[in-house]
Amino acid sequence: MNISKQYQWSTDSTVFLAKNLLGKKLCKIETDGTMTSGVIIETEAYCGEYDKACHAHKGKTPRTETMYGPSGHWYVYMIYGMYFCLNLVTQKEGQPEAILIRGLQPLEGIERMKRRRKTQNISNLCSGPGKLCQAFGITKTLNAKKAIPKSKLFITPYKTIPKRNIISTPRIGIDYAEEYKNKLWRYVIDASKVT
DNA sequence: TATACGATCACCT
DNA sequence: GGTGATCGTATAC
Repeated sequence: MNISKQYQWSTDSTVFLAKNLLGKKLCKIETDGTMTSGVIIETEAYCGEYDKACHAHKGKTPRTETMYGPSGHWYVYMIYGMYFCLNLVTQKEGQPEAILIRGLQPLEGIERMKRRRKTQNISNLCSGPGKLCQAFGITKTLNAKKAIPKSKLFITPYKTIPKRNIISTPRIGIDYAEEYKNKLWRYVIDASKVT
């Protein structure tokens, strides 16, 4: 199922889509054909060149090229030399906006996640953007790939989250973003409301 | 070529 | 609460 078609990313705002992504399921088809999956419980919206927290704020560079491409593609980048972050591009070509997926509730493939993360603690498997990429085995090879099953990493509907269960907060780790650091563009749902 | 720093995490006090 | 790991990227020289 192609979620980018289903939800018409290009006609909705990135902030709307960041909230809309909560409760959906991130799925990865592993090389042995089994599935790793989890429910999206935390997202952040990055809203183009004018948004001082967005990587595209400094214009188009080799790193941000994917964000300038069409919606429905993964933007994966390396952070702090050792972790990856997973984003979904949300707007039409030339309009660099994306959603950072910051947290999941693990569903399928939990034993493999434990091996990859080197921990037995389920609440520590996908509770952060770098952690969920490690748990899912997501690296830069997925950058610029389409979010469809053929690419092995995609999104499916799972649960509709009522607005009252969504909390908005400032985004994490962007103190440099001046007036944009206080924008309430981080969205979280209580994991207990997902199941 | 050199340097500073980051949409993080694990581990420490 | 604080700090080190570790390297791609942007920017300065």
